[in-house]
Amino acid sequence: MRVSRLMLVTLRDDPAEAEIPSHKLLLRAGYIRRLSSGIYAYLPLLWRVLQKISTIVRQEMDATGALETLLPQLQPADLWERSGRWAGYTAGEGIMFHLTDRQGRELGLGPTHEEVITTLAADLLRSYRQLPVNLYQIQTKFRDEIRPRFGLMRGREFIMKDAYSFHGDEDSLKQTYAAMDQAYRRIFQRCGLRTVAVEADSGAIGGSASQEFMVTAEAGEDLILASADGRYAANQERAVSLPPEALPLPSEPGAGGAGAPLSTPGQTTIEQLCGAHGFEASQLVKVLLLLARFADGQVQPLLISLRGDQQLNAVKLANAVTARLAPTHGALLAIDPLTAELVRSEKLALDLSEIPFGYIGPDLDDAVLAKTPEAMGLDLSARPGEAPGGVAAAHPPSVRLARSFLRLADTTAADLAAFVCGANAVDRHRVGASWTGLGLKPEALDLRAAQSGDRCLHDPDQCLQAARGIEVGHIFQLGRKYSEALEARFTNESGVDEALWMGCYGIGVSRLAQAAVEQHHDRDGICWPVAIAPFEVIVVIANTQEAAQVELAEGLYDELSAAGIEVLLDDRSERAGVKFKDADLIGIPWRVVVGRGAASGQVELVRRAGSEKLELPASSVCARLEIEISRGRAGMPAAG
RNA sequence: CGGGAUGUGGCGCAGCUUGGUAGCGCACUUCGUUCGGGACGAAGGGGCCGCAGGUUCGAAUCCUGUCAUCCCGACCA
Repeated sequence: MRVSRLMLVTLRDDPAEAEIPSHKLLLRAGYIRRLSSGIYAYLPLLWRVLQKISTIVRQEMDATGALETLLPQLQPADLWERSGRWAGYTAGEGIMFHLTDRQGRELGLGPTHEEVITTLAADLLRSYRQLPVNLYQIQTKFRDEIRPRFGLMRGREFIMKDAYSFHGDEDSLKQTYAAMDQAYRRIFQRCGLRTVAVEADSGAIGGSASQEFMVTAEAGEDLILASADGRYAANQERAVSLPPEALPLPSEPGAGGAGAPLSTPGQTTIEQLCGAHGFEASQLVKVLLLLARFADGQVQPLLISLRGDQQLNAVKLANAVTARLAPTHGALLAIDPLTAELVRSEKLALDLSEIPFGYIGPDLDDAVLAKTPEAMGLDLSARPGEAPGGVAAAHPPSVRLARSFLRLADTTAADLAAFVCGANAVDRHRVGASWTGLGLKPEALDLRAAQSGDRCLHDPDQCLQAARGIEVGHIFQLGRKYSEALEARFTNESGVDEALWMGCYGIGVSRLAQAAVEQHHDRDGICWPVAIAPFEVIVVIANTQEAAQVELAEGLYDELSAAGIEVLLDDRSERAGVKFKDADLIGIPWRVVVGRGAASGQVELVRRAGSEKLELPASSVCARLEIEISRGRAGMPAAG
């Protein structure tokens, strides 16, 4: 391909819309254009990159015996209602674009394909003899992200490889899961990426075991916690660790353990309490009041106790709440802090004015939830779930507010023998309280956020270290959640029907391309790994007015092309400097400069990712590059 | 959705405070000189100043509304 025919438009200045290096570079180098927030055109150069990534993904998936397929993107709502995900994916902060067809039927634009594939499996898979099966596709996904960001990193339309496996038993699922783990490692290695595999939360997809593959980069949206010995790595959402030891209170719980009263005027924060009375944060129990909302309209107040020095992990909390209440109330839609503003916006019959925020203890009486705001003159006839204008939403849930707290305590708080906590009265705390003394038997579970510096569970001598990562792949063991909901069953060896075991495996193809740029760039531009570069070599004619240069370069271009090397010829009548700058910016791994030495058959070979330049006869360039590029295509670093 | 910022030729920006008929750099076109790290000179083309309404003799500039984009949180490949 000739650069003069490439529609190459490069920019000198960073576009104002881009924040992180990879986004700026993809825009500047002419790889992408934004059409709307989170919606991008993949220009010809990027399309070549995406095709190369796809090819690697296909080769590695096919090698495991997976079958490529292509599934519908328009998906009927009833499919999602059967799996129980329609409400969660469309209402509230749901991410599914949805629409109504001319018959009045609702459809969703596929954000993921569990429902479709499971329906197909239910139709096609009847016998254990057909199992296991692993189906995959590479196609555009649609997600109405709450906040699209950073170009291709979080788009509303993006390219994904998703795979779904079906099994007769859990062992078979685990085997395929392990095979996918290995395939993913090969895929990322071949793409030239440094990745780390981390334990992950399985989120809205559901299921048990799950692992994410992170491209380590400063701009990553995820926080990774890993031990130095490499034996433990997890997304912070999921990470577990040993908490720092609590400092025991000097005085053991007093009679009854209800705690001695302490006057704490205006001291509503941990810092203020510790500052005023010399406590350690680990001697305190802090209480968070939250509100969980469910698909069926249930609104459940939560009372969460944490040790004063610990932070809440919202994902762990959401999982705990889902496990307890989703079976009766459907999908958990949101958990928000219980504030007057929320009560107002949700039009809840709740009066918070009696709750002593800043002085709450774990034993806060459920009676505070009984107060209705009649005195406040609120109009309670209006219900959430109705669209503005009085038009009823498709499935208006009638809001029901639970009048007692779901009380959960993090283990670090539950383990305290004696602690300081709020006295449920303004300007009052209590010292030396105990759980039994307060008449509570809290449900203790892990709700705390692991932090950098925490000791590891597998080896207390190891500490967790933090790094940022871009999630490019995620594999899950789904179990039988979807097959049971959608009745995907098969007949086993004993002639008995049972639900299929499932796994699912995703790679963000377009995100991977940008992550590669994030990891491989310098101040002059992109430095693509050879395996996914849009072209492998660029031949630059330093001066197109010199016939000798043109002739030599054209010959080289033909020779390299004939050798199966993907080569660009910069034949533009620009000055050499412009062409060098552009070659650096677009990041072609190898550059051959045909310039002053052309008359004597000498050219210059430059590796983009390095600084070394090599003068050599044009006649030996092709052989040399064939060696280098075959290494690069395999994902190996250059020989140098 | 809440909080913050910004909308002026393709890109980056100034002009707005104190209203007076739109400007700079890059890019683009033509000519000339240059020609190995984003050249120089000359000439030229291109702008509903996001959109709508208002104030005014007069609005890019002041007021109101609205839309879009970006950043910080919930979402996730």
